[in-house]
Amino acid sequence: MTEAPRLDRQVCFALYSASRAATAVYRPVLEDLGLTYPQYLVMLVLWESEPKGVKELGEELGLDSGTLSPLLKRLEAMGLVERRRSGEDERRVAVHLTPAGRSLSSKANAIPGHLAEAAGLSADELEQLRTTLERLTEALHRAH
Amino acid sequence: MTEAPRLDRQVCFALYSASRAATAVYRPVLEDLGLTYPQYLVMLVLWESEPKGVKELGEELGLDSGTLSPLLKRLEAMGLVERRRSGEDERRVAVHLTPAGRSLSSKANAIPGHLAEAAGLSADELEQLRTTLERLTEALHRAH
DNA sequence: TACAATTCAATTGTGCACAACTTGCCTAGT
DNA sequence: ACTAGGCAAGTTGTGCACAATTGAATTGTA
Repeated sequence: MTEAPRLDRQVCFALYSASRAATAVYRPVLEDLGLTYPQYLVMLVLWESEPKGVKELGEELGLDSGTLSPLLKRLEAMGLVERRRSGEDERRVAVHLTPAGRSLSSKANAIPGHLAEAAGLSADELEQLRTTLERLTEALHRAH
Repeated sequence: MTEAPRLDRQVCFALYSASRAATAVYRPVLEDLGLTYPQYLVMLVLWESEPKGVKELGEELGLDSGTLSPLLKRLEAMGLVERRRSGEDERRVAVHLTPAGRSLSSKANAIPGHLAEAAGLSADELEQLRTTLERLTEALHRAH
């Protein structure tokens, strides 16, 4: 007879807990910017390069239009982005930063430091954790 | 002038992605049992020891009554658990397994193997990842 | 050139997370 | 015994995730 799997042995639960704990650390910091964590992710992508289509954003973040459409609508309501139907291809929506959205980036620079500080791991360990997680995510996507 | 942080450097995003990828691998397997991942977590805890109060469940999983109350109501509607108001302390609700809930455990035994198989990491690497994540979660909770 | 298949974004519906609040119950201090 | 404080579970409201569907625009192809 096989034993029921134990909660405290599960990598998946460890991931789930760590992910929620990490966004919980980010939450009060992001609150100062008026952003949720997924909204912050979208802004990060746009600060690197814009405009971007909804689909491209989704590919970079692993989110679909069902998540992004309302999220972008909220960012637009906050005045951080603008959505314009593309001229060449009327199906596409280009997401642009507004000046307010662009200037928010400077206030966001200090954010990643907070996690590093709270993590209780060395920079090396964090770096190794990150690459292990990326390999894992890759493999899981292939399996899925 | 400081650079905006890059998405691909963020441990937090790596956690967020890996966690979603892992539950995505679990999803079709759990669907055979009719459970979502958080529901499965609650069942895991109960299979180890029951009955449990809502608060105890919440402490083990890091969830509050706002999440658990409706989740437990759904598990009860499926006939997997029963909620009984405690006699000694009328504030408490004891969550019991039904026979159906208990017998589901045997069907769930094979589940953790799926992740290990899809992970693309060795057993050692998975084990090390798990302990690193647990340390991280601990530290983040202290910071929060 | 028609028109079937595909693509993109949005919408609908379900189920978490989590903050803030409510309600009923218990307990400690007077 | 009375009551202030605290506690447990539930409720409300917002915002993700994600599956499934819709509708409009484009592309490929006979």
